[in-house]
Amino acid sequence: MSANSRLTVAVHILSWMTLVARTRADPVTSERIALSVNTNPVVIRRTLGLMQKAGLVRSHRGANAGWTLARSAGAITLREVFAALGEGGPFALHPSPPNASCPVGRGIQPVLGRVYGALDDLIERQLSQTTIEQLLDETLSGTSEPNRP
Amino acid sequence: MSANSRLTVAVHILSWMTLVARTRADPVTSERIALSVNTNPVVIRRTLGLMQKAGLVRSHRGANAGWTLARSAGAITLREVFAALGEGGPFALHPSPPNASCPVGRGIQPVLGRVYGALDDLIERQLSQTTIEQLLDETLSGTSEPNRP
DNA sequence: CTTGATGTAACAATAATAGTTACATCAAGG
DNA sequence: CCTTGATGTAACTATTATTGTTACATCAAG
Repeated sequence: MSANSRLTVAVHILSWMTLVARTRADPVTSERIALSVNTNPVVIRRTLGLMQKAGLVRSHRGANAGWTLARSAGAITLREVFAALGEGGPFALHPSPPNASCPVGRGIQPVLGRVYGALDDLIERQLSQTTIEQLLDETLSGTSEPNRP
Repeated sequence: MSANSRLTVAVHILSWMTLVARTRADPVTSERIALSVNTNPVVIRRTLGLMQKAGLVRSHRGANAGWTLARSAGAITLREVFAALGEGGPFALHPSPPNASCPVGRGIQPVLGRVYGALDDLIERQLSQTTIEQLLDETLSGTSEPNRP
């Protein structure tokens, strides 16, 4: 599909910040995060900027600058992370509008729009089942256990 | 997201073929389908080729050539159409592998893989709820005037 | 005032998407 | 057997999305 890796990167960022925050409360820099994610710090800052607008993280400037979580990791669901990125759903309608003088071309878009909307709802509902904290704990345990108590 | 329109085009193709088949059993050409979808016939043939491999449609060559449904539209779900296109899920893992010397970088991919896998299952389950026939009937009920297909 | 990091803009490289041209291939029907 | 019209694909283009990169103004603590 058209899959991009932005949710992956965003979740990785928050998970790493959570892990670090368990031993130190200091802000972490985009450069250090980038070392774990293995990408450029600007990519990290772009994503952090979106998550800051969504109220998930805070930036700090001046000396000892960097980023901190705005909430506990147990209170951040993947749904909120996904929403912070401002992405649309996985399916698009026609690249150029279909033929309006055909009953199918005229009527199919609203119908497909509803189908795709239901899918988006479903995706959001599923993403809301997992928090960053759960995901980090699973990551650290290295086991294959399913999530959710 | 990088949403593409292939499922939309595929569903449009099958819906249009179903509508036409209600009055004539003859094969329809990619060129005629392209007029309704408003794109190039080759785009239509590419998608039809994938759906033929999946057993959803049949191609006919020689004189009076074209395409026909391989099954009744009530027996084709959106899930099968989607599967025929051979697309992956909406979310990708890291573009370049994360830092393996970090606990998060080392462990997050399998965990995210399971999260994304659960989403793919959910999407498939939802798509399996709708048939081409249902979708066409909804499409036609939304349009008022009958017109040439 | 120095310092180190944020916040953005601008650009580059790569890949995906959709559209297009061209043509060999096929099979029905004259 | 030859004409015909459409399939089936390869190859190419144009456009856009994605990711990565460079550069630099801005900020606030010390």
